[in-house]
Amino acid sequence: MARKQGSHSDITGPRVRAAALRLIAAHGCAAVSMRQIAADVGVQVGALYNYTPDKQSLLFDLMRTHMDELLAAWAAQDTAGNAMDRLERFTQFHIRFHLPRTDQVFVSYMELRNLTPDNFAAIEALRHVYEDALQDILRAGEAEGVFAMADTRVATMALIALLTGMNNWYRAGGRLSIAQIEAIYWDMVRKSVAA
Amino acid sequence: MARKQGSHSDITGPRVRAAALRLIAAHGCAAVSMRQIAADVGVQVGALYNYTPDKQSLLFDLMRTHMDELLAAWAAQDTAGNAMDRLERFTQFHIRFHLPRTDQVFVSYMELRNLTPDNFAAIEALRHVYEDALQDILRAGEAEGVFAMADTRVATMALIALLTGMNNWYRAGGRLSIAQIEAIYWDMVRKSVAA
DNA sequence: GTCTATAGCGGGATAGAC
DNA sequence: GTCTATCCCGCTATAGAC
Repeated sequence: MARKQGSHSDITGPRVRAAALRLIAAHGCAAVSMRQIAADVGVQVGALYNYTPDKQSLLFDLMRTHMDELLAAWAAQDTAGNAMDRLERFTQFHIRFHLPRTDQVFVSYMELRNLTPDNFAAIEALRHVYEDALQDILRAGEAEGVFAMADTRVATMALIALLTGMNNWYRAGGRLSIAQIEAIYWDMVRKSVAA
Repeated sequence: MARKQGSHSDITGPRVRAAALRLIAAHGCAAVSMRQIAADVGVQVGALYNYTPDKQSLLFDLMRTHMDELLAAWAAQDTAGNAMDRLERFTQFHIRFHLPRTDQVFVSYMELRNLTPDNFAAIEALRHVYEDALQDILRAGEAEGVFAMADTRVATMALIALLTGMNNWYRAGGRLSIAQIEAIYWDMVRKSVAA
């Protein structure tokens, strides 16, 4: 795969990000060298710097892209309706979006510590937008009288943790289909906030 | 705090582990140098190697100690009884044990990637013992007819993720007391697996 | 048990040729 | 756009003095 010379800018950029994502998810940002990323792509280390000014920017780019895609996908999915239906849609959306993105989820959570303060604040702001989307649904359900929680904010965090936890055990090709996983989690989510 | 000479072995050992735990939780194992740990303790880097053969062993020691303490504490807490009572005790225990150990929880989860294969297997085995303790309670509740889950194994993982998620937002001195947090989570746990 | 000093290595990032 | 070569730095771990 290694090339000696030549220009391949249109494909190298995405390959750099893909390699960085996979390696950082596997070993952690601080444990992965730019040389390793370059070797995985099949270029020399100097070539990476055509695509990122430094390692920090590369990490931040991966995390911001993930959050942007998450929020855009949810914005396209959320619609009006009663709170129960919206919560079911959120549950299904969260599972379908995150299940095929184990590396992105892992990196976006585990590497927050390695962001500069400014970059950290930017990612946290995007994360809060997503949390607020769920919290709005829960509050609407309380108003409708279909949900009852001892604390809505804690319930929001708890549900996201519950759902995202599936990335700890899910492996593609396992005994459960995506539809089964959705059904299992929806049963728990629905009951946990039931009035 | 820095000392020039002298012997302080009885207190330096715990201080090394405490500094390593705090710094690794804050920045990640790969991002923390032995020099930083030594500086935090107030010794020179060479002195650390009186307490650990290498960095990997230091990390493993932190994680194994945490898991050993967790399993010992739960073994002392679990008693016979009906499944509902046992689940409530588990929920309360999990919260009370983990809330004051944010660094340990963080490290034990985030640094699994940085363990050697043998060390990883050892920690995973201990983690499975804890998961199985909860799963036993859920199965007992199914047999009693008080719990109903679409999938008991997934429910086990989901409940642990739900509960452990509190470490993502809890800060000492916040608006909620430990008793309130226990009540909030117990309400969700109880309902989520209710028959 | 701790110190100082250092070996040996690998890291991020850059310069200039092609 | 990529390569090769390199600068400069910090890392883990060890050796030997006190």
